[in-house]
Amino acid sequence: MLNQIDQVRRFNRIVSQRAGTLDQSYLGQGRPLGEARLLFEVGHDGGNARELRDRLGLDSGYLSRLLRALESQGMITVTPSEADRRVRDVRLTEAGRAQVETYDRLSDDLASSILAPLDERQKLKLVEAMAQVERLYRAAAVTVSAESPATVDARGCVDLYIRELNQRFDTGYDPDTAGPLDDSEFLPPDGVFVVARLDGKAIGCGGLKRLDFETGEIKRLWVSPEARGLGLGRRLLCELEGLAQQRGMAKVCLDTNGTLVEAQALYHAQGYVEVAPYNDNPYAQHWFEKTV
Amino acid sequence: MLNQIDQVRRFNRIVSQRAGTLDQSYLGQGRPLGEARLLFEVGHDGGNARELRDRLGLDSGYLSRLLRALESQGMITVTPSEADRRVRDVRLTEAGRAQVETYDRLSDDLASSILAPLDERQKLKLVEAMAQVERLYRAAAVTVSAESPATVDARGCVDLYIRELNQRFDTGYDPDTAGPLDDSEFLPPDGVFVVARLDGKAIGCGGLKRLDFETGEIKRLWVSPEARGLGLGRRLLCELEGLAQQRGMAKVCLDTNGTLVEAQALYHAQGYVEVAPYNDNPYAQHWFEKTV
DNA sequence: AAATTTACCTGACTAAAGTCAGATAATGTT
DNA sequence: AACATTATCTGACTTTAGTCAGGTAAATTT
Repeated sequence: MLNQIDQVRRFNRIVSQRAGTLDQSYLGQGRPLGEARLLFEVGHDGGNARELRDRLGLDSGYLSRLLRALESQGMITVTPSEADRRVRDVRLTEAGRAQVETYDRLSDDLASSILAPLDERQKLKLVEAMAQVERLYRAAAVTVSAESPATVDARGCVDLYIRELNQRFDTGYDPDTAGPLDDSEFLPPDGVFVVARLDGKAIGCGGLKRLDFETGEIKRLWVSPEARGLGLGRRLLCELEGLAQQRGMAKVCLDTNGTLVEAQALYHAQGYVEVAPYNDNPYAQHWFEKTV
Repeated sequence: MLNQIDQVRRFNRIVSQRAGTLDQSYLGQGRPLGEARLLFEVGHDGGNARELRDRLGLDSGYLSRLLRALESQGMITVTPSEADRRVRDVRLTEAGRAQVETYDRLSDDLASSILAPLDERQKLKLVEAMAQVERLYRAAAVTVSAESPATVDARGCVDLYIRELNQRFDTGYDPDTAGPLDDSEFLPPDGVFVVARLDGKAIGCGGLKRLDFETGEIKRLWVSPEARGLGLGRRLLCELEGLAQQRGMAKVCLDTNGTLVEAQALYHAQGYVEVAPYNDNPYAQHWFEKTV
């Protein structure tokens, strides 16, 4: 364990040395880092002052000044928004676009300079390892928290979940047939609903409801397609099992459709065993159970 | 190729976001980042003012002030060096050591916080990928340059090379028996000597000398044990082949001892074919040749 | 219509970071 | 011994980054 931490620290150190080089090549462009970062941000995701302020975490006064500096340099235009004339839309000028392209080229050059001394096999390996680190950093940045199934994010997840089932099931999927959509099942003290988020965006969910004194049922376990492969399904499942245990439940059960093969693989891997049907959900073809 | 560069850029972006977190946790310690970085550097690799200045890339006046600030806080002592009373040795005080330990703990915490949300398999994978990235970053940071075989670094490499042969050969190794140690063979225009460096330290070498009009011979190809596994042997070999080509040589040859199995594997992989003995080197058991 | 909130701007700050032109003392070179 | 070089220090800057307390105008709520 200590070795792992040491490795992470060494990694952080070496990698931020390199990242420092990047910053310095920005600075070399005769523009302070703050301005350069703002310009870069405007160039890539655009938006209004408010959004930029949030994304970069800047003080409103500071941002205002930076915007005016870039405006007087002819890099951006700042105009009141059509929809709400309090908010200011920020757009690149032609010159600004050229500048952002220069930054992009610098960034490319830095990337190339890292790859250049390596032979083909090494390049492939490095890029593969980088992708792996990136993926797992993303996985580590996911937060899972309990909240009401009625929040906007929770509803959004459930909607996407239903839409996906409808696409994947041979018969389509009508939530009403499966039983009444009753959010209150997932409310404390007996139930709970968890939402997974990455950078503030909801990317997965799961609900636990009480079937009887010693049994919980897990439902609506879903991970957004863009977040798959991060081990998030497993994490949500474990989280819900833990919450079931907290509620004094001795076992949890769940049902699933035959088309959801990856879900069934997950249940098996996590120690669930197939049991006889415990409900008459018309969409269910397999029923699982696990002692927690 | 473009995809590789994009991956490197995405990696840089995500990883430096994380590194930013590290900086901020330093800042939280009531000490400006510059001072904190300096203190950290003194704590881990110590040294005199000059070395610190080089490592951190600071202006001499700026460093001087930082040192005095830390001195007045009782974190470090700054004393003239015994050897050269112009240079100032910098050492941690007891309080300084405690402070550095606090930073270390923060750094550990950050590393843990990255690992914490992951399951065991993911942790292993992440640490493995980090080690891979680190290794290949080191490989990419190696520079290879031609220089006289008489420089301190070149001689140092050759000495280590000879010592290693002496250890590994069943018969031991006496350089004089193998032929006179004549540096001038490796001097332009006919010959050349290259030294590989990582962070300024010589970690490998190789020499090319002319045997006849169309033939070069590669000798003293060596990679420091600490730098093995970075593909450096291959890189040095390719470099020397290129230099042979520049000198109008049509082929290069080399000899080797049977105990150097990894060297022979390298020669085979790089397209060398075994040929009849072209010299009477008593230590040589295999002779190779390659058209360049 | 009045009160409140929101989005941004302005002026007046401070601290940190970094630069530059000498000055000083020890060391090396001729 | 004279001169040049090196390692560091000092004072006098500038720039960058960031904060804070109001202010204005548009939009929203009551």
